[in-house]
Amino acid sequence: MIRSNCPISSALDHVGDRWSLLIIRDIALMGKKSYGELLASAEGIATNILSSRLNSLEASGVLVKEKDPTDGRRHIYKVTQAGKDLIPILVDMILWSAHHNPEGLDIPEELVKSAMSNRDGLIAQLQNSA
Amino acid sequence: MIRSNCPISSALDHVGDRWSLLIIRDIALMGKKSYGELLASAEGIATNILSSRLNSLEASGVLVKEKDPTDGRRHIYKVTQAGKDLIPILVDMILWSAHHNPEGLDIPEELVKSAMSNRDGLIAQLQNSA
DNA sequence: TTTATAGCTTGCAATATGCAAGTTATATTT
DNA sequence: AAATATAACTTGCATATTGCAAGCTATAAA
Repeated sequence: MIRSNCPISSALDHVGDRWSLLIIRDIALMGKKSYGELLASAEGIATNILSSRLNSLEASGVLVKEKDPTDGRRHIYKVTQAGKDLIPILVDMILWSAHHNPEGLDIPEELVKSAMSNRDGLIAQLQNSA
Repeated sequence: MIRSNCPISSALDHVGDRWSLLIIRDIALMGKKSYGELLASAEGIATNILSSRLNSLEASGVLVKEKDPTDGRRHIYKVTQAGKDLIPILVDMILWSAHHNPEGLDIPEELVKSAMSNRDGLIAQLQNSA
């Protein structure tokens, strides 16, 4: 599964598919916690793919799965520090889309302004609330 | 092909597969210019996938294809400004791998230091030489 | 004018994804 | 306690994407 010893290639081996970073977005930025909430994302991930990605992201160490103490059926997914450290990539993607493909997208203007004027502060804020 | 109007999802619709960002890396950071040079990357992309990705990246506006004036058989691929603006994502991936999965990877230490102490300067430098 | 090189395209097998249905464990309602 | 509902999966199968090998076309070099 490892393709080379390039750090970019390695990062892509962990999160370089069409779904992993959307799952990280939903947990780290959107505050989602459970399988059911993740399943309800606007992009419409299939159940088997969600299950498969949650397992591989856990194996990669970017998220952890815990039992929900208030409901034994439910699990709680949390990003680890490695998961929070993917947030800069997500912020860069928001900025890239805002600059180069903004048509038809929902991009909070204040988020873009904040990212451009004080990127480090925004990232720290997002990482602390994740 | 568009999955939602989230800017992160949109960016992933353009470059969120296992190969596109490696092609951008090779052109923007490694100085590769031709199909043959790209084909020779350490990750071993297949010819049909390389061809398909070059077309979709051109359609996305992150690179352009020109005829090589010195050899009529050869084409020259260049990143556009939109392509150069993906470099921050690549730098973030290098940093993420350096922090969380450095084992067995080839990561120039000075690059990591530079990215940590003066990220904006490093990115500007990489974008200017791309 | 033959041979080599660059950049593809095509065919087919292998792998990954998407959708629907089924399964298990726990919780809630009656 | 029994029946129903919910959460989180797993499985089977159809479709789509990828990987590999071979072939093709245009240009260049010998």
